[in-house]
Amino acid sequence: MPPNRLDQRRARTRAALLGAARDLLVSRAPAEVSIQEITEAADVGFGSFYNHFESKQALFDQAIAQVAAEHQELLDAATAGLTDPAEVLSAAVRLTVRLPRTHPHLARVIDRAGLAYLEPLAPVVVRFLRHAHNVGRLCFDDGGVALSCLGGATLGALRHTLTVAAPDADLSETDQAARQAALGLLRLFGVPEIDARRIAARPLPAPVTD
Amino acid sequence: MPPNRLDQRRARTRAALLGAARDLLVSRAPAEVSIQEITEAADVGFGSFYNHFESKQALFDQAIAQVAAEHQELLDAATAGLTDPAEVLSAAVRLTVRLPRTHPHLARVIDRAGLAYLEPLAPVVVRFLRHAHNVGRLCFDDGGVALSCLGGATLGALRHTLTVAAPDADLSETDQAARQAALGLLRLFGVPEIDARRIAARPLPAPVTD
DNA sequence: ATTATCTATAGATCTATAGATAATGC
DNA sequence: ATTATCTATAGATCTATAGATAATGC
Repeated sequence: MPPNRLDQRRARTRAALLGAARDLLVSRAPAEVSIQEITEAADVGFGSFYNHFESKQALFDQAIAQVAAEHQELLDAATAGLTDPAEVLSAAVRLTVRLPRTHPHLARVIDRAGLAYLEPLAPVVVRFLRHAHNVGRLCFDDGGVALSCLGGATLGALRHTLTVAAPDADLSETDQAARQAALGLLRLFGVPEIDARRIAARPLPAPVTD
Repeated sequence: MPPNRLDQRRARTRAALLGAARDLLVSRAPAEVSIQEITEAADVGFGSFYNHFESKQALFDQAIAQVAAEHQELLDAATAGLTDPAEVLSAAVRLTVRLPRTHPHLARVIDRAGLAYLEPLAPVVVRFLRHAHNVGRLCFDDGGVALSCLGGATLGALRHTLTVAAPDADLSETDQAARQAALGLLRLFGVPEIDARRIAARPLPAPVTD
């Protein structure tokens, strides 16, 4: 049976709560936000919260998973045309480290999620890494360690561009940092220096802004 | 004037609060711990808290800074005899990624602090990186980006060993992960493959346990 | 006399639920 | 009739402070 009006209303309320959670995560930590504040931001009755989420933690977890899914889609769309796994890796890292300039809201939520942010992305990234390893393009021993180093370094670099790069600074400063991170990570995975330099310097498809 | 009994008493109370904060951080997030719980764990009157710290946040910040200082000392002691910056980097990364096995409490607090943990360490690490760059051993462009990638990857790997490595697993599993992280980061900084492999495989001085 | 600690509590939260209201299904 | 939302509130926190108590300084 197709979704009727009740289902739609339910979905709207749920989406409003998730949207409010995402908006609040841009500037505040979950612990600093009360459920009442969330429902007010969502323009939803206080009691409705418990119709959709068991706890504040559950809401924020799902909001972050939603952000991870969007981030994933963004990377997939931008790397769809690439065949060389090293190119894919470089583009994904650069696009992510540039997020503070291209998608500042996404970037702030991701930064707030911290290393836990890697969990929802793990399955897809590990699959990619295994593939790249199998075709002999990326070199590493354990996939879990590889994911943790790649993800940790990328989130570290993202935090750097978020913190250091002044909001009115030239985009090229952020761009430069993104290229450096990509170059380093290509090296980390054993991509030969010449390839790594060439790949990390490639022009990026201009991504859509927030 | 030397510290009199009042000063000593003050210091004891302060140390008890910081110690309790560290103990609690091992298993809980700051937001989940009340000030009352902290003072009870420290065996200190509730009101005393405000004689020493302005807020719960301030206490936890200082507790984490204390942990960072201990971590720093541990690394300094273990790398004191090394002259090659690449060796120092490798040893520091390996010792840190092994912390879940050698100093589980430190490891859990560091993991909970997340990427913000890099802040207290930044000055010393950046100075080290600049030196290594000046003598031509490590290769990178911007020191801030280098620190963020190095620190992020190391914290990511630490989280990996903390999460994945079963507490009763062989130490060698954690050790293996630590070597992989060090090897990757040596490569990231442009250390030639042969050197990197040799250095990352070096025996480590057995560190003291908690 | 001075300083730090401790006890007790006021006031301000915040969460979770109960019950009423509004919207939709059939 | 059913389902989701909304309003109102009970009960359980939690923080910050005021004032009393204990320890030390001089």
